Amino acid sequence: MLNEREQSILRLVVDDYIRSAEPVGSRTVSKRSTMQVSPATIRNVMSDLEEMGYLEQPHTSAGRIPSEKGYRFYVDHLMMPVGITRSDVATVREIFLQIMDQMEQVVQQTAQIVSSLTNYTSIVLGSLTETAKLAHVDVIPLSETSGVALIVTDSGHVENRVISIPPEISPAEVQKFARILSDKLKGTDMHRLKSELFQEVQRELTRYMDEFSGAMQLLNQIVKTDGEERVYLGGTTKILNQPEFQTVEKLRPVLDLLENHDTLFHLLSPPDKPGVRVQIGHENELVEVRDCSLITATYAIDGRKTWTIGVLGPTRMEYARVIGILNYLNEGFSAAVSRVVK
Amino acid sequence: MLNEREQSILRLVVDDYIRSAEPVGSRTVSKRSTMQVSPATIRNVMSDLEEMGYLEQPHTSAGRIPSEKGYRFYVDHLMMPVGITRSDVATVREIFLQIMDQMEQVVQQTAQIVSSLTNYTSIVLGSLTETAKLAHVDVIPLSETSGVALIVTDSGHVENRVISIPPEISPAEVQKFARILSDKLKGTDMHRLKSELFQEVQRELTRYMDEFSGAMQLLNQIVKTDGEERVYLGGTTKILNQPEFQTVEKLRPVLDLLENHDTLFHLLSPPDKPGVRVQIGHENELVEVRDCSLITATYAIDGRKTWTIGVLGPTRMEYARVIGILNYLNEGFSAAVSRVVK
DNA sequence: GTTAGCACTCTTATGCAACGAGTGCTAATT
DNA sequence: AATTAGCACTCGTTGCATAAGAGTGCTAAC
Repeated sequence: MLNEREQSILRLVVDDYIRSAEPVGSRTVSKRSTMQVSPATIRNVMSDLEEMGYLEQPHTSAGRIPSEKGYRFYVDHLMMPVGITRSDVATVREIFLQIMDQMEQVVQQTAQIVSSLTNYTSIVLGSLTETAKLAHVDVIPLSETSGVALIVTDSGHVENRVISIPPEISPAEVQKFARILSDKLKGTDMHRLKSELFQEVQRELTRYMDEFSGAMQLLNQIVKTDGEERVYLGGTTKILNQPEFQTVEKLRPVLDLLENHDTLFHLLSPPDKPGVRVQIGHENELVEVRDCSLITATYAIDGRKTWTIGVLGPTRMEYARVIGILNYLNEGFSAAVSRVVK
Repeated sequence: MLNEREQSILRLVVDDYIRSAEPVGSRTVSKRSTMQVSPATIRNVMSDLEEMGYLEQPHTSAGRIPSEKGYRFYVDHLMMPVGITRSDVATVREIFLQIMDQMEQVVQQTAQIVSSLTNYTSIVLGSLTETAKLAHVDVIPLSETSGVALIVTDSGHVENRVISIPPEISPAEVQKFARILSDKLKGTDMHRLKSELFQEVQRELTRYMDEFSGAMQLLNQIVKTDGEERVYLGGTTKILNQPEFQTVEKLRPVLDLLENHDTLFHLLSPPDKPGVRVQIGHENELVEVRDCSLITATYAIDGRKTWTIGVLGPTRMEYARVIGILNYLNEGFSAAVSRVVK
């Protein structure tokens, strides 16, 4: 374990490097430190810290930079989540106070807010139908052979898709079918719906309308509406501000990743328990983000839905500040979401 | 006007520069040309072309590169839209042949296809409700004070939003109200709906249910669902492959632009008449894309909806190839869309 | 245990020369 | 009159050596 002075110096190095993105030398630390110690002493300590793996040297005569282990120690023991500033509060208030009358808008807006507060790229993932219940099923006929199938959940989420109607079924019958389905299934958990729907509904189906051979196919189409989870991005180009991403080779993997929503989804999804999680460099399995750190906060709202907000930046990231913001945001976010949901 | 040889040489320069991204020298042109002329002759002609503004010199002793005027002449007179290859056709077929059962998927997929065929960033804009007609209005109650308002157009597009229901109105009454609205307004043009709805519906409203003071407010909320136009992107990171965008300063304006969907929408929207339009460098008013060219193709489908596909690349763009692809795509795209709509 | 001093290392910046690609001009050729 | 060969000239690029600067590691002194 690190002693007092070692911790203090490690903290100074990490802070300074986060600010400047330049290797930190012993003289700088000596000047910044409140303890009155000479650069030479600092050098000895820094040498120890390097030996223990908390610091690294880009080359023999440069200053030190934090290793991933160093960042990890900093995040776990040294930093204090920074409270957000008065103006940050104002920004959040302002945006959340607008009536956001649609779930999607809340999520999208949140991505923007987080990105503009942190100056990093943000990724917001809403598990839209995780534990939502079915509220309504309907089919709106458009022509003799097509219609729009609608599934509304009790959280206000709507899924729709154009379906083709088998020629042996009339649009009116389809609507009747939808109505029965709606009454029967109202209140069912969405994920239960997906898993158990087939046996159950098939039985009902044959009871009410055994003449519809093509109906199962239709039903199948409706349920394929699988409450896809969506990923929202904010501030994609913030990464361009970071000195470590000034070359295209560094940039490409990150930008490619941001374009691939499936991978992003996978990246953000795991955490079961709510709270803030910090992944530094290689702690994340994705090679694309080996030079990045990812801070994710997962919020449970109403104890039912979970939301995950991710902030992606260089390993040299303002951990304290970002975590402070994510902590604060929890409140405003929950309020906005439950206002919409309720 | 340029004579035969000048045109031929201009074409060679543009072709070669598009391929190599390097200034083209007289010797190169001489070798590539079918005419048997010496580099010196070529130099004279290139010098003339430069004087006329079709070519430029980055510095005194480099080869020539096309000016925007040069690209313009090339696009207007010299190039032949390149037919797409057998494998391109296969790609398009394969993707369009999958059942794309939702409008949005068609558009999104198209963006991907265009980008992967052209190797440039693509922007697809669907004027979703341009001339669509209202097919159905509904309100699904979620609780005593909230519900989901749905508007379905005859093209199968669905708009939804969570609305709050005034306390003096019961959910059942809201549904009744929605049903009346739906019957009354079915078949109305969406844009007419927006502009004329208020006078007309207000009259109906008071006739059927003058007790609802808060109903207008509700209606207002529903109609605010304004069939927003969406922009879809494909291959955002393709721009990273271009040698002229290897520095962050060059990259930033373009990536920023791609993130700003409103501006993108504005960028693509103008053309009234269908067909392919080429904007080279400063021909576009947006400073962000002063180093880019934009090729847009606008398709009218069923004579009702219009779609715009844009391809964004460096001014040194494979105009002939991209235009060829966009021409071909028109067919597959129209077919896929009308299959969904019908 | 701490500090001062100094040699050493490594990176970055700078200047300079050599090189090469390509032009422009002139004179010769067709 | 148009074309071409030849040649001097320009300008950017590359390679290399040198200088400067930042920072370390080590030793000896405090």
